[in-house]
This record gives sequence, C-alpha cells and structure tokens, in this order.
Amino acid sequence: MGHSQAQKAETRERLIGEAAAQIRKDGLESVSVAGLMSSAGLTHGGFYRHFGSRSALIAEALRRALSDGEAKAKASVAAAPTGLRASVRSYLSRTHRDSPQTGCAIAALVSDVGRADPAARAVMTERIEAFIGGTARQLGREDDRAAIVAVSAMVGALALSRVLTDPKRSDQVLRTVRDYLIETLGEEA
Amino acid sequence: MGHSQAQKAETRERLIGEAAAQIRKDGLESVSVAGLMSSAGLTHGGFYRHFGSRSALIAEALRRALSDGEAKAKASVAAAPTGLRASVRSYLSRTHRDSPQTGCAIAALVSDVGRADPAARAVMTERIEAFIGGTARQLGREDDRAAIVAVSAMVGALALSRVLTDPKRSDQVLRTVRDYLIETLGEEA
DNA sequence: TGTACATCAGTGAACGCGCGTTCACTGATGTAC
DNA sequence: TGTACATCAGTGAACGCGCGTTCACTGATGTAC
Repeated sequence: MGHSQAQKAETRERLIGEAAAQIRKDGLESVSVAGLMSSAGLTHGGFYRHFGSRSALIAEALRRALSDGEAKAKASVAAAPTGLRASVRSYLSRTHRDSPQTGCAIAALVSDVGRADPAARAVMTERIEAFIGGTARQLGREDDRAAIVAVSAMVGALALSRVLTDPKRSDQVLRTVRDYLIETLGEEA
Repeated sequence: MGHSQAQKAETRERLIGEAAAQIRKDGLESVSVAGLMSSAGLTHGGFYRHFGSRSALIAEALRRALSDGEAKAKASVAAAPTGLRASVRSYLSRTHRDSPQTGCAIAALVSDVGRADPAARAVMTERIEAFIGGTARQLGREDDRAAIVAVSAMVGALALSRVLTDPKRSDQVLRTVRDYLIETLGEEA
C-alpha cells in the first residue's frame, strides 16, 4: 500500500468530501467513523491519522458542506448572470430539492444547526450572511431588508418542499415562492 | 408501587409529552429509551408496556410535537384575534425563537423531517397544510399563493434566527420578515 | 361484602450490537549519508 | 547514485460504553365468585 504525503492529503480531501455529502443527505448524526472509512475503502483505525476526533471531522465537513453549496450557487449565477432571477430559479428548482447531497447546506441543515453548539452555528452564520449579502447585491439595494425576506422565503420553501409528500404540491410551493420573489423583488431591483 | 389503568394512561401521556418536548429541543435522534424513562422517574424496562419500539414512540412524539405547536398557535390567535398580524407577531417573536420546546415543531424540525421516512414526512405534511390553510383563511383569499409565501418566509426566518450567533442580527431577521409580511400582506387582506 | 385469583405496570439484570477510540504492527515513502 | 534508517498512512484486533430490546420477577389492581 502506498501512502505518500500527496496521497495523505488526497485521502483527507476524500473523507471530508464524502462526509460533507453524507451530512447534507442524512444529517450531522448520520456520519460514523467506521462507515465513513469503509465507504472510502479504508479501515477505521486510520481515521485518527487525519482527524483528532469524530467531532473535529464533523466540524470540518459542515464547513465543507456549506462552502460547497455556496460555490455551486456562485457557479450557477456566473453561468447565467441574470442576477436574482437566475439565482431564485436555480435555488427553488425541483433539481435542487431532489439533490440535497450537492445542494445548499443551509436549507439541508437549518433546524439541525439551530440546536447545535455555538461553533457549528458560527460556521453556518457566516454562510447565511454571505447568502443575504449576495442577494442584497443582486438586488442593488443599500439595506438588506429585502434580501433577508428573500433568503428566509427561499430557505423555508426549499426545506418545506422536501417534507411535503405530494410531489405536485411540493412543486407548487417551489413555483409559488419562486414566482413571487421574481415578480415582487425583480420589479424593484 | 401503584399502577391502575388510569395511572398507565397518565404515564403514557407523560412519556409522549416529555419526548415531544425533547424532540423539539434536541431533534428526533436525541430521545433514548433509557433517558426518557429515567427523566420520567421510571426504569427503562417498563417502556415496552407503553410502546412497541423506540421508533413507535418517536412517531407518536413527533405527531404530538406538531399538534402541540399548532394548538398553541391557535390559542394565541384566539387570545388576540387580530388575524394575520397577531399570528405573524407571535410566530416571529424572540420568545418563540428562544422556546423551541414549546414552539412550532415545523420550524424546529423541517430539515430533520425533510430527510426522514415517508411516514414522518406525512405527519408533518398535514401540519404544514394546516398552517398554510389557516394563513390563507386569515388572508381571506380564494387561492393560497400568498399563504404559501408567508409560511415559507415565517418558517425560514424562525429557523434561520436560531442559527445566527449574533442576537441583534437574529432579532433583526425576525423583525424584518415580520414587518414585511404585516405590511405587504396586511394591506391586501 | 369478603376472598381467591388473573392481570399487568413497573423493576432491574442481561443480551447483542455498533459506536468512538486506542494500539501494536506493516511496509512504502522519503531523507541522511 | 546507492544504502540504511526514521517516519507515518493505513491495518485490524481490542477496549469500554450506551444503545434498544428481552425477560423473569414483584406486587398492587381489579374482577369473578
């Protein structure tokens, strides 16, 4: 078995990435040391060559999950730079709803992190502020009141759409909030 | 030790109530059989005289958590029947944010239930629809599009406010969404 | 009304299991000469 | 460039622990006579 320094860094990356995806899909508690290592094709003992403890991994993976989601949002906006309209359309899409592993970690984990320790809340707070700030910039406003409303509605609608058992009703919630935001805020922008 | 039929029903009630509060405070996974029984002053063995399994208890407690939150919302509206204004004010209050154990279980558990099994999602779906329906009624509209937006924004804002580490900023998010909803929807109602 | 008996809420020990963590070991890596 | 050696990523067995669940037991409840 090879294990150069480069390979170590690569393994660490793989572990964090895998844990981040799993966290968004099944929550912070779903990640186990043995499970993570085995899904990376390794045995559990080696875990502690990369992380001091399970909770250190979780902290790192939460950070990754949040910044991945943000990076993806930025990329999608860069690809279709129509400002708010494009962001809202992509955020409140069925694709986003159905792919929590790769989507916005704020919506995927709000209520979990809302009751987590201050360190985890601080990590997500940064990303919420970045989301609000980005939206405010797209709106071209001085104050961020409209952005706060838009972000609350987007996060709420996406999270709710993942609970609703009727797919049509779930679609409708996404569509309704999407149309409302584009119409109401788009005009004033 | 006494254990009449009335006492059994009382014990069961106490267990569900305690589990429901704990679920809203610390999530679905936080409830353990031994912990619940001991916090009710009992030993763990007796648990199975009341519930077939831990997951049966969780299902029951989730249902309770959701209907408690709804009952409370109805009561607060009944006490100050000013319609939407009163509901929004109470929902987006600091008190509500700081008391998840007794507050809206939708906001406390959206992202958890969003990745739970269909049975749990169905239970919460009912309550989301009731929340939307109630809001639509307060708005006096035929269609519920405005209610969907309002509910999304309320749930999103409350959940986000519990993550934000700066209390002032958290207050501001609640206040901003509250004022927005009262102004925008209040006028048209 | 009084007695005998079945029921069953609650007790507490025990179970198997998966968890996070530790540790002695391995062998390829990468450095010192 | 070639050899000797320290490092350390990854292995796999072992640990203590808390979990959900089972079970033989207890004694008050409540019913049958």
